Amino acid sequence: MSEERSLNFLEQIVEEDITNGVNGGRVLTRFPPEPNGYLHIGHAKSICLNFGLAQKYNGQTNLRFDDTNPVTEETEYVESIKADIQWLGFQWANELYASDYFAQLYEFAVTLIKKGLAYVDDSTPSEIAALKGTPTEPGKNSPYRDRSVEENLQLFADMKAGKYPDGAKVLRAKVDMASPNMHLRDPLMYRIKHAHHHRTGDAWCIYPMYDFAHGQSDSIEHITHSICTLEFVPHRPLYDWFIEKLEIFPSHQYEFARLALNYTVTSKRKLLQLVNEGYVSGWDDPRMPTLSGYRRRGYTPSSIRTFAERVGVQKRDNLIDVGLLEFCIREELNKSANRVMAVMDPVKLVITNYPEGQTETLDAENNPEDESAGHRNVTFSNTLYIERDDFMENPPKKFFRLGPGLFVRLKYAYIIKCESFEKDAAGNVTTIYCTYLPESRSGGDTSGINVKGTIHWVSAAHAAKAEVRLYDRLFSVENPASEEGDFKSFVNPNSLKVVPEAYVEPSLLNVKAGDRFQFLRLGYFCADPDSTPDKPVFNRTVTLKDTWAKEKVKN
RNA sequence: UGCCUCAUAGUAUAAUGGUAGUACGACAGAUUUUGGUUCUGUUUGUCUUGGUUCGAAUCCAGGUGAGGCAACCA
Repeated sequence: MSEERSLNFLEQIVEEDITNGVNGGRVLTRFPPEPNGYLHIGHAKSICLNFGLAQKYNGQTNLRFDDTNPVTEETEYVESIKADIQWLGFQWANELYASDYFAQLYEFAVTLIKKGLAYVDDSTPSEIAALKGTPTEPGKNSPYRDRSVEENLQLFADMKAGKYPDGAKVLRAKVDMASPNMHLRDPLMYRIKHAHHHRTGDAWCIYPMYDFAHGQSDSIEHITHSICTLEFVPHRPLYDWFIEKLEIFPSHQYEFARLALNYTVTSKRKLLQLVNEGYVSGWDDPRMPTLSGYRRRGYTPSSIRTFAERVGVQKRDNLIDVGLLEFCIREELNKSANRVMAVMDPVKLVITNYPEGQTETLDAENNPEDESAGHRNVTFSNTLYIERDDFMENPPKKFFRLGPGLFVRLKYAYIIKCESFEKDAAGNVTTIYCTYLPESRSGGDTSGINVKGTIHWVSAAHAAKAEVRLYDRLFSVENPASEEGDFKSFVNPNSLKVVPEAYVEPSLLNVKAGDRFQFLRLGYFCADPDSTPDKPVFNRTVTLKDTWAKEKVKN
């Protein structure tokens, strides 16, 4: 008995279409990125939607690059986009390019000219803008609007043949300059750009605009449900107009609200600025909301898919709490990530009644949530490193860690009692002296003592060194895009803290990039490609939930 | 002072004329050799004013608020 999950509005539309036999029940969607940047979390929602919808209704999804503007598009982006989609877990039915259709689109344009529905306009950009009117005032017809079909045909052919410089002429649809919808005021279909295209090279010097490429490409591919974001709602009448006048396959456009995440920007233009101006190390900087950034940060594809599922689909603008994304990755990694011990900010701890030079091997479970993850050995000795935060000279009431006279358990090992400590001239604690209870060993504790706290540790003589990169949100304000002023002035100066020499269990010397762990009590970490055999590098994916940190803030 | 969207707890998202529910968050407690996990409980909501109806979050009308639209970008 599976519980009935309610359908989102797009699923309802698709189910209705299937019920009504529209397109014979066939479902074909498409994901149409422009190859001018890397995919980000907002695209992930769109990908999950388009591919997910098709999967659910036995359909397919095309990957189609919307590459109609040669000056911003590059093959590097094509490759990264393909890699990211596959990493997310989806496979397209066909890899296609709007540029594959340039010849066909040209013919479509000729058809419209012949029908008297398109004309070549010699006006300058500012003249066109001036005649366009405003949202509250109708536009005026261009003086070139009534050229003959023959003249338009010749001029358009000459445009294609390269007889004119960039910007000298455009091809426009003849719709209605007085339309209340600005997009219907004789929209541009083609412009002249003597630019090298990443796929067609120099074959073309005229390129179709989005409005005359996207819908026609959908139609050529017989896309049944063309799903895009809300800003294209006013384009839909034009989308339908072209299809109607061209009498081609009637694809239909549906719009949903794009994903917005707080403390994040999701705009390719803004992300490009962060990259180009050095605010981050690249598109895959683990602080970036790009899929390549999340991947390097340690996010799993399934956690992002789960997130996309949970944020839902609607037509109202939204600002999702980035905490939900963090919940999704914690939820998954809690079940799958092996636990290890690592100390970020070490302070030395000496156990005075444990023989100097003696070691013992302790049994440690790899994952309390997964018995099949097995056990490992950790080496114990009289000199350890513990986390500086786990000791306080004058601890408050509910501090369940180490302080003068306090007991605490060393994870997988013994209960210890703090006997004394030393400080340097600057007042920093340098060494903590403890005694241990031999009968309190984990698994065979007969001491009868109950301690409230358990802390992690590494043996000083056995620990390996690792670099650890601690990330925080990239922006210090909830909605950087809506703030006054340059969004980059809200970049969080503490978004990256590097710990050059953390101490970790020696088993971590053998990690491969992408390996994920829970550093006990600290968070989830992922090995970075910068790792070397003698010095692993870890990125903090996300912290563990920390109720003690919250408690501290309250006091 | 045009056109188009949209409006349900703090944030998202259901309820499709018939008990306003779920997730995340927050708060409280239990469990715990991770202040993690898990479990239990609590809290908070239909923008507004009318109308239709036995009954309205849902349908209708007016208002208010938010977002989008005037790139040779997509």
